[in-house]
Formats: sequence, structure tokens, C-alpha cells
Amino acid sequence: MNNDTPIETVSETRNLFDVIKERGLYAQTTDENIREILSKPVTAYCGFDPTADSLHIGSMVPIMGLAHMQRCGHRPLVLVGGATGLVGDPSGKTEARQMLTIDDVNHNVQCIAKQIGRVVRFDDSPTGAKLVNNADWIKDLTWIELLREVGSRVSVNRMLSMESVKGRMSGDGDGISYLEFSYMIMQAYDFAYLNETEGCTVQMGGQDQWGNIVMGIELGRKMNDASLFGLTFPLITKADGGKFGKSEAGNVWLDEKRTSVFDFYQFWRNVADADVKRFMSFFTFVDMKEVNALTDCEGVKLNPAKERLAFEVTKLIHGEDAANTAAESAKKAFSGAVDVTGDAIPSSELSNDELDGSLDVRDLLCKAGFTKSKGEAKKLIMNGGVRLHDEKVSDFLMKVTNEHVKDGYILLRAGKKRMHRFDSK
RNA sequence: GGGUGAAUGCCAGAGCGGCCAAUUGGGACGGGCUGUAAACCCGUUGGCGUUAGCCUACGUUGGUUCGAAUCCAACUUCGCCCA
Repeated sequence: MNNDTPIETVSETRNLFDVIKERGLYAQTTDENIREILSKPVTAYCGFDPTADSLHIGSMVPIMGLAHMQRCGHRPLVLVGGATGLVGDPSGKTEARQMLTIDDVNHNVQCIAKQIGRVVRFDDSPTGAKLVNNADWIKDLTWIELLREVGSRVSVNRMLSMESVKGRMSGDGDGISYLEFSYMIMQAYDFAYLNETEGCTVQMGGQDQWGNIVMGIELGRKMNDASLFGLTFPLITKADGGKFGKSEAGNVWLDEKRTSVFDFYQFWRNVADADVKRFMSFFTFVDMKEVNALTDCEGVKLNPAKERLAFEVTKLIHGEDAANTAAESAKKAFSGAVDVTGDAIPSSELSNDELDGSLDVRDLLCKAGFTKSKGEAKKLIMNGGVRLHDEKVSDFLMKVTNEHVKDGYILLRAGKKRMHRFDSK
């Protein structure tokens, strides 16, 4: 993440509810009068799990939700689950999560907060976002305190009726451990706590968080006699029913060390026709009038919209310069042009020693990270999926030497879309 | 605590002494068609090796057998039922 452009401060005068509804980001609310409630500035929070040192694009919906909120004059609290991350949310899972160490979680919290800071503005102004870590208030809570404060106000019957729990109780799953069962109590407590200490009255989250949010509202009412509300975002699906957020290389991460800017851009550039409009509404701030104008077409004509989508999202996460570079590199790489020296294409260096004939194509494929083993590389080559510059490789034993270096580099392609540039030095 | 069932490749799930690196489906990857779509068709999908072949794998550890994913024992984990 090295975006130097400041976060745009747009002061929307519109009602947050209208904005997210218009963009398709609204799924469900706990109160029919939510629009009215949101007509005055509120403090709302949304939680993120520190299960890794980077978020992936699946987390972008809640991030956008917070950003829209801020733009509409509300104050966002970004909660990173330093404590809940040590437990793991059972929602939507059939199996227990791997446990993280406390050090891991702390490190992850730092990294994630930084990423969210790309899109949401953190400062002390009335609408400035604030980072909170639930480890700060849960960590030192004693067992007895918890039981008295929270336990006495929570109905197990109620908990057992939650979808997230039912899913783990019935069927052929692995069951649910007490640890995970406690997750929702922690999250509920967060809401009540933030209400008390920060005046937070709204919790936002993915549709899968509905149960947890409702628990928090109920707990807040019992503990603080507070009126709390919940707002959920839809689960992001792809038109073909596949899982959103996966690419050729697996998860699409916000950290460029995990997903290069080029690949990130390509992910968005390659979304299905049927998804462009929705994704542009979800993941960019492009005005809806413009979104509609761009996507009011079919077939090839939709490509400019995809380019715009890819550019906007990349700009948001990696900065305008990086987005421009990625866009240019992508254009070059797919227009059959020879010059692919653009910085955005993943690249590495090859020394002269390595080009003396000791490496074959399979080694190169592994070096580029396209294949995990020589056998896999061989199969890829035999399937006709490998090209050196623009020439198809058919001999998987072919040595890679200085002869293959053109203009100071070797361009290795795997399939149509993956490419890696080896600069010789 | 008692009883009972299960543990297989990325996932789901067959196999129940040799023909098993293991049927099939999904996913993933590659090719074709295209628009850097979708759908569809074809191929690949443990590692090493040019081939032959070798190695590692069916929860863990031992055992029976010429030979085990398949049989036996113990252990671990989980499900279900009874207390």
C-alpha cells in the first residue's frame, strides 16, 4: 500500500440509507425507521476479523459501507477483533478455525487497520473514523465479571436458535466448541460496550452477521437500556454462482505483496458481463448516473466499463499512479504489443549464471510461481499453455538461455492471462 | 461415564485383501470458441524422472499376510444415542 493521494473528503448531503440502497448495498435492517434514524449524525461500527495480515476483497463491502457512512456525515468506528480473532466466528463455517497466537493477531490488527485507512479517513473531526480494538476491553475482563455482566442477560435458548449455531449443531458438521459458541457473546458485548463508551448506536456488517448483530442489540437494551440498530450488506455473489473474490491465484488480497497490483487490476478487468454494474456500484464511488451510463450496453461495449471498474478499484486500494500503470501494462500485454516493461507486470531478475543453460522452461515456470512442481510445469506445457514471449513452448525440456532474452528480458506466459517478466542482469 | 458410528487426495464422496496414485462429482488449471466475457466442448489435476520406473500417500502407532486404504489391536479426534 503506497498511495500518496489523500482520501477525498466528499460531503454528501444525502441520507446514507438512500445511498447504500441505490448502490445495492442494503440487505436488511432491524428497524423500519432506519432512514429517519440516519437523518441525524450517528456513530456506527463495523468489525473486521484479524485472521490474516491482509484483508481480501471480500472485506471491501463493509469498508465501502463505512466510507459511505462517513461521506454522509456519520462517524465510523472501525473495530478490529483483537479479542474475537482469538476465538473465531463460527458463522458460515462448518468447521472450526485454526487458532491464532496473540502475537499474530496483534500484528494482523496493525496491518488491517492500515488497509482500511486507504478508504476510510481516520482523524479527530466529527466524522473522523476511530480505530477500536476489542481486545482492549475484553482481554482483562474476568470470567466472573463476564458471567455477571453479560452471562446473566443472555439466553442460551436464544443462542441455540441462531442460524450460525444451528448449522453447527445439526447435520454432519464437526459440532461447535464452547470457544466458538462464545464468539457471539463477545461480539454482542462489543456493541453494548461501544454504545456505552462511544455512543455508538448502529452496527453494520455482512448479511452473515445478522444474528450476531441482533444479539448485540438485545444485550445493549438489557445492559444499558439503549436503542440500537443494525444494518446489513448483501452477500456478494457472482452471476455464475461462483464464489466471489477468487482469482486464478486464489484469494484476491488488498496487500500488493500477496496479490500484485497487476493481478488485482486484472481481477476486476475480468469480471463477468453480468457483474460489472453491480460491482461498480459496490466497490467504487463512481456516481450511479455514470455507472448506469457506462453499463447500459451489452457485449463488447461493456469492456470500457470493465476497464473503468478495474481502474477505480485499483486506484482506491493502491493509488492512482499504480492504477494507471496497471491499466497501461494490461493494455499492452493484451494488445499483442512487444513492450511489456511496464512496472505493473510481476517480474524478477535472472542472472547470467542462470542463463547458461542450467535452467529449463519448467524451472522458469516454478520461479514465476505459476506451478508448484516440475511435473505440474510439464503438464502445463504439454497442454499448450506456455509461451515464451509470443512463442508457444512445446518442448518441456527446452533450456532457457541468453538467446531467449529480448530487449533485456524474457516474458513468460502461462495461459492467456498470467505473465511474468524475467529481467536479465 | 456407557453404547455406537466415522476418519480417504483442494472439497464432497466411492472403494472394504492384490487389477489402487485410488471410481465419480464439484472446484481449480490448460486448450478450443470469443470480447482479456458467459455458456459450451476437450484435456490435466501427489512428487521426482525424457522413457522405463522410483518415492510418498487413504487419522496415528504397531500387528496379521507373499501382499493392506481395505483385516486385527491400541491411541487420537469427531458425530450420534443413553446417563
